[in-house]
Amino acid sequence: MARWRDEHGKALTDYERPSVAVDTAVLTVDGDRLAVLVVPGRGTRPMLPGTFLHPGERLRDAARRALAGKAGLHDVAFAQLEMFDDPKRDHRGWVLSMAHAAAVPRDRLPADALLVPIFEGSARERLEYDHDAMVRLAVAKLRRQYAEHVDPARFLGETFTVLELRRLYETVFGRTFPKDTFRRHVLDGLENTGAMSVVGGGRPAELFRRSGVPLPSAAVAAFDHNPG
Amino acid sequence: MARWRDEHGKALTDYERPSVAVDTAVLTVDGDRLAVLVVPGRGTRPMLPGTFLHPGERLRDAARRALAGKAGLHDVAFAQLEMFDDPKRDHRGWVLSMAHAAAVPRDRLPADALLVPIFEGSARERLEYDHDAMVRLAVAKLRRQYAEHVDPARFLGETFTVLELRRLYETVFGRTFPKDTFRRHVLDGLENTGAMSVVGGGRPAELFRRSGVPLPSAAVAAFDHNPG
DNA sequence: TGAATAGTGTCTATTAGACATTATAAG
DNA sequence: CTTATAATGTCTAATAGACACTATTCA
Repeated sequence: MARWRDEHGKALTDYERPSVAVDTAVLTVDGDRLAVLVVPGRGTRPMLPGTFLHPGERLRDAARRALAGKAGLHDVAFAQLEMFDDPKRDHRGWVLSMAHAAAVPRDRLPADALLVPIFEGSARERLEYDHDAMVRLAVAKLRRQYAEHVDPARFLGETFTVLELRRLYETVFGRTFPKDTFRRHVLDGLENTGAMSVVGGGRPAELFRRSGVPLPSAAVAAFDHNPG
Repeated sequence: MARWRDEHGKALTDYERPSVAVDTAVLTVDGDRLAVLVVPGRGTRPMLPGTFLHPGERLRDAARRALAGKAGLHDVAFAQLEMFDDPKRDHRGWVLSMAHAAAVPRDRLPADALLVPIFEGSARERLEYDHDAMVRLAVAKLRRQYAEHVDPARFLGETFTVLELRRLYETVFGRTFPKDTFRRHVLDGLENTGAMSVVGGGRPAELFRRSGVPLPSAAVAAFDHNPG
């Protein structure tokens, strides 16, 4: 049983340790709205899926476990957001929670998943605990990622048209983008497949795939900055 | 004594909980070099100041306590970086560590503080544990902050010339900036005091203070992007 | 043919970066 | 005067954003 003294000579006994939890804001694009996956809370407010860290487990594995159990989700990539450490944040006791972000295409979520829409960077509905703040951080992180790379969360399939990509970006950033400027901004991050989209009513659009090349810093600034 | 079950019915007993620590990368500008504050390690490698989280304590308060004790430092602002959670990262047992970043002017550090210079975003010397990675994150965070605001850590005094500010930015970013372009980039974040610097050998420079206005996104891109 | 959508060319205002010029000090 | 540094003006190439035009499909 581990027991030692820290550099001040204070004995660190086991019963003084906090519980460590993880909570995950899973963002998705539902139609033309950004939304966050929630689970029913104990009261009226929904909450983010989460769990306690098991002995020897890594945080991302705990987050993975929580999503597998509560949402039937597998192979999700996580990003750490922030450790929420208010000693009074959980009525059950001293629980630190590491907030995580993930982004998953709608069709990989269960059809009956509970989704709360995002409006102006926040969940439209009040969530349990400090989960509202977690959602805000997750949205900000998603936007930063989308400003730097083309659809890194793969909300779209392997190939897509510039129009589909622009609609996606308008959903993620909650604003519109001019079509010609947008095209020039993202073109560096795209690779033309040669194939054409089969649509009706107009000239067929070129199908692109992600090239993996980061978007130029000018594009990053244009996306991340507010409409104007 | 706290004890409850998580959502899977698994009993969470205290002895299954990790110890939680904080480590802080305190960055400073020492002459014309960026450097990180370290303390002697148990072996040959130095390490970042850190401590274990005390019961009911907040992470930033633990970080504050560690710096007050080990470096006589007070009133330091912290930013969370990342939770390091490899179960094997600490030979003493299961210790999660929340890495923090801080930036403190050299003259607020003890004269005999141990400083390891930063070179190309990393400590020039190998540090204990995973503290090298923490330093890299801290440097990246500092640069992001400096790209967005004028000297937010106040390495310079209340007033300064554009030349002093440029020298500071060259130190923080480890690259040079053209003097006229730099001036135009930062001018939005400055307020002219009307006073002049008293120097010898040339036209006196105007003294500015921070205006608090964020730098334009074009400037952010110019700073954050690599030399070119 | 017209309607609809995709892709590109052009124009203008802005601006980064390079360079030159003027301004103000000391010796 | 010369020398040194600060501040600003000018020029050029790049480009964001607006707008228009051309291209390719379907009805």
